[in-house]
Amino acid sequence: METKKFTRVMKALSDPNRVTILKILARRHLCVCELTALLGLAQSTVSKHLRILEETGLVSYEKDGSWINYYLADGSDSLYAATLLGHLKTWLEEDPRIGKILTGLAQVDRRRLCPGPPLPREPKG
Amino acid sequence: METKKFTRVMKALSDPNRVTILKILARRHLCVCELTALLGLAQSTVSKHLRILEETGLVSYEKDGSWINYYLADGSDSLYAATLLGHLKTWLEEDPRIGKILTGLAQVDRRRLCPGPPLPREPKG
DNA sequence: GCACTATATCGCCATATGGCGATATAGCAA
DNA sequence: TTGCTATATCGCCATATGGCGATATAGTGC
Repeated sequence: METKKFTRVMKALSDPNRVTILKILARRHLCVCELTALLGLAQSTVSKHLRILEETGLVSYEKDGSWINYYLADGSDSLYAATLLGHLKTWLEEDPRIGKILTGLAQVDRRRLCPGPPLPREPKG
Repeated sequence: METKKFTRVMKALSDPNRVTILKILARRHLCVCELTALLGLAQSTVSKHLRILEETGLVSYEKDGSWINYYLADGSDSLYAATLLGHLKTWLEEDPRIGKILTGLAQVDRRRLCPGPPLPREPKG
């Protein structure tokens, strides 16, 4: 049923936080903890959103050690996802809420937020 | 907030029955009772869907006596609505469920379904 | 006015959704 | 293995959504 695929993409795009995630990922690839910090949501909530975006072909991910980097999908999975991702390149560029979050993007650093597996500890002292 | 406008359009498009209504109205303008018959839903349900589509700039309506004809909006209210309506001209043309409903479109006749205000009664006999 | 019809709105119910904290899973380092 | 961290999943709750029947509203014709 084609309609099902279409409506699922639309539903994925009907939540402001999920749209915000897409606008963030358009700037750069981020791990979950970075997205969590930027959005101010619980980690479990962000994870749930990412799963929905991934299932609808809007984002993909790549494991990098114990991090998982998310990024915008190339659209090969879904014409609908690809088309809307294309529009989102220009849409919502002026939205104040998203703009404010994107401002924080430069300062977000996973090594500070979630330094990964036990850091090679600074030699003590 | 731009995002709100965008997500509302997406949400409006995230229900299969609403999408079906748009695909029907792309073929011709219909009154509520015709849509109700085609969709097999309660009249109150169809009315609710139409309100959502209208509020998001996807459809417009025009009173015609006691009927209300609905049709696809021209898109001047919303870039998002206009763009998606454009895509829907070609998307979902192959969907079997919608196709089946569109088949019934030729037979739908408001004079049979909802003949309007008391018909100028056939001269009895 | 009255009778009738088309549509909109209201009240309710079952289910879906988005949020959270708690817990399970997976990966890295030692 | 053990210990720590990043992410995913689970269970729960409050709210939103889509469905319906009942009722209110608006329009026509007499």
